[in-house]
This record gives sequence, structure tokens and C-alpha cells, in this order.
Amino acid sequence: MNEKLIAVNDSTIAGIGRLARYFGFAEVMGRLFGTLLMSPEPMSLDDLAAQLEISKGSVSMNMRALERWGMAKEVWMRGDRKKYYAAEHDLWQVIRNVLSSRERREVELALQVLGDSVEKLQSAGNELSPEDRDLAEFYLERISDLQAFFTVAQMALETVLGSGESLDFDAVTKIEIA
Amino acid sequence: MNEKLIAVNDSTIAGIGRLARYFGFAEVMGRLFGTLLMSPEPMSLDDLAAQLEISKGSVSMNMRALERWGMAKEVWMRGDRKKYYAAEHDLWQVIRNVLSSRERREVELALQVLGDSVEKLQSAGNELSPEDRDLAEFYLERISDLQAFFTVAQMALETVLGSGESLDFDAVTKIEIA
DNA sequence: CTGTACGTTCAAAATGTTTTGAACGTAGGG
DNA sequence: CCCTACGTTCAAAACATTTTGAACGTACAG
Repeated sequence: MNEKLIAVNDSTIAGIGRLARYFGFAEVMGRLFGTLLMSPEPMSLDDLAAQLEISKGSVSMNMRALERWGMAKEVWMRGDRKKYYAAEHDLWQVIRNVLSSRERREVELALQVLGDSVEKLQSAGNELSPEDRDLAEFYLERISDLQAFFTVAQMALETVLGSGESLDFDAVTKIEIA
Repeated sequence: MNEKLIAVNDSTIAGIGRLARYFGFAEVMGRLFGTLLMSPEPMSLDDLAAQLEISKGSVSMNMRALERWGMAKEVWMRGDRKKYYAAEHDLWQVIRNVLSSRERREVELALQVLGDSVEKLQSAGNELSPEDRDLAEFYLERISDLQAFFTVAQMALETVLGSGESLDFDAVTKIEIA
């Protein structure tokens, strides 16, 4: 294969590895995804292990993670009992998969915890000393800021998730904050 | 201090620590930020080390990082030679600081690398065998998808960064993709 | 000038994460 | 029914990150 093609392949894979790390995934996972994305043909576990020079065990585990994230799909090759994988190459789909299974949970959890805190502070009511009452007041303000923050995040998220094909930014535009 | 207030303080700080980790920062950094955010008064390094039960060295290093990220500010207390810190409590400001000094660079770098790849592929021109020519074609398609992706990210980023006070989602709405 | 109360630094230790590879399970070909 | 070519698992090893604390520098009070 041509040297320049190899260079392009390498830097793309490295870049996607970097990006994966950025998004909180294992870097190898990103490199596996990148390798598949830059392959015209599906690849077997051994192909992947060979190309990235990592152990087969690692490939196996990371590929299953990629599958769970909806970033790669198994491809059946007739007359071959190896497993072959292909990358989900619609990047918007990938983003939607990740946002919906990970970020959404995270935001909901945060809002949940904040809501609980507000309740707790309100229920603390009159068992508080005067100083503590001021502090509770202060906490409520800060927590309200955090709630506003996560609520906007949630709206943006749901808007992106609700968008079809390639990301529809017109819809995102409709979000407003009080 | 009232038990419920302590519980709220703790869970908020833990949550912000978690969030920090999510954003690729050290968790302690997040807890330091959270501690300051939930404190009505600025706090000294020793205060912070005591409250979080971590070493002073760690506090010192992490606070400087927080300062660099524009997430905390030094506050001068007259008649005291300790350093006091307060959190930047405008969360939109914090987000803008982070996006502008970190994500922006990242996106620009990615687009840079992708552009270089396109050039390289085009310059590879006729030194390619027929198979390699097909592969180059394929690479160009995939890279073009990546470019589209990062370009939208860049637009979204710049729009958020250009927004004033609290995030203006109307502006974000204006972004469209081809 | 001296002592003290601080902040900073950084090497070593503790801790956490990733990677490996050998052991194992399994299905399908012969 | 065995043998082989695979995929999976997981404990141990390699590696990376974070935390600590002792050593150090500095500035200020007395």
C-alpha cells in the first residue's frame, strides 16, 4: 500500500483515538473504531489485533463495548466462522447513541440529586438555627443555578436526540432559557 | 452545622466532582470547585485541605489549575497573608472558559489534521496503483464525513462562545448544515 | 535579623487502569 | 466423535495517574 495512504490512515486512527479519550472512552476503543471506519471491508478480531498490534483479548473486550455503544456492528461473512465487524459510519448516529445512553442518564441523575437536595433543605425548615437558615438559603440559590444549568443541558440533549438524519440545528435553536 | 445541610453539601460536592471527571478533569479539582461553590465565604488552602481531607500540596496544585481554567479566583482578605479562593459561580462563564480554552483548540486541531490528509491524498495523485486509487477515494469520503462533523461542532462552539450572559440558544438555532 | 506561617515543588508511594496471555469453552468440519 | 480454529475470560503484570509529605523558598511580624 502507498506510503501516503498509510500516513493518512495512521493519523486518522490516532485522531479518533484521541477523540475517544476526550469523550471518556478507552483510547484503544477509539482506535478500533477508527480502524474499522477507515476500512472498506469488515475486519475480523485477528485483523484488528494484527493491525493495531494489541492482544486478541483486548480486541475482543473492546469490540463488545463498541457494539454496546452502537458504534460497530457485527457482519456475517458467509462461509467463514470468524466474527467480522464494521464501524457505524454515520457519525450523527454514533453521537445520538452515546448521548442517549450515557449523557442522558448522567443529566437525569444530576437533576434527581439536586431535587432531593432542595426537598431536604425545605424539610429542614425550622429545626435550623438562624445561621443555618442563612446557609440553607444560600445553598438553595446555588442549587437553583445548578438546576438551571442541567435543565438547559437536558433540553439541548433531547433536541439533538429527537433530530433525524443529520443533526437538525434549527430545532436546537428553539430552546430558550427563562 | 445541621445534619441535613451537611448532607446537601456533601452530595453536591460529590456530584460536581463526578461531573468534573466526566469533563475530563481531575475529580479532586471538581470537589475543590464544588466546595468553594457551596461556601458563602472564600476559603484558604488550609480550609480546603481540612474540609476535603486531602494534602495541602494537592490543594495548592489543583487550585492553580482551577485558576487557569477560570473556575476560581483568588480573593484578597485584608490583614491576612493566606491566599483565599472563591469559585466563579456563573456556570455559563465557566463553560465558556472551558470551551474556549480547551474544546476549541481540539476542534481546530482535528480540522487541521483532516485538511492535511485531504491534501496528502490529492497530492498522491497518479503515483497510486488502481487499487490504491480506490482506497484513496474511500478515504476521502470518510474524511469528508469527519470534516462535516467537526465543522458543525465548531459552529456550535463558536455560537455558544459568542453568546453573552446566560446561554443564548436562539443564536445556536441559526446554525445549519449543508 | 530571626522565627514563623504560609505556599510551592517534586520524588516516592499509593492507587487505579489497561494490557496481556494462558486457560477455557464452543461450534463446526472432517 | 475428535480436532481445530476460533472467541471469551480474568488474574497477573505493566503501565499511568494521583496523592502525599518532607524539603524548600519567601515574606512578614516582631
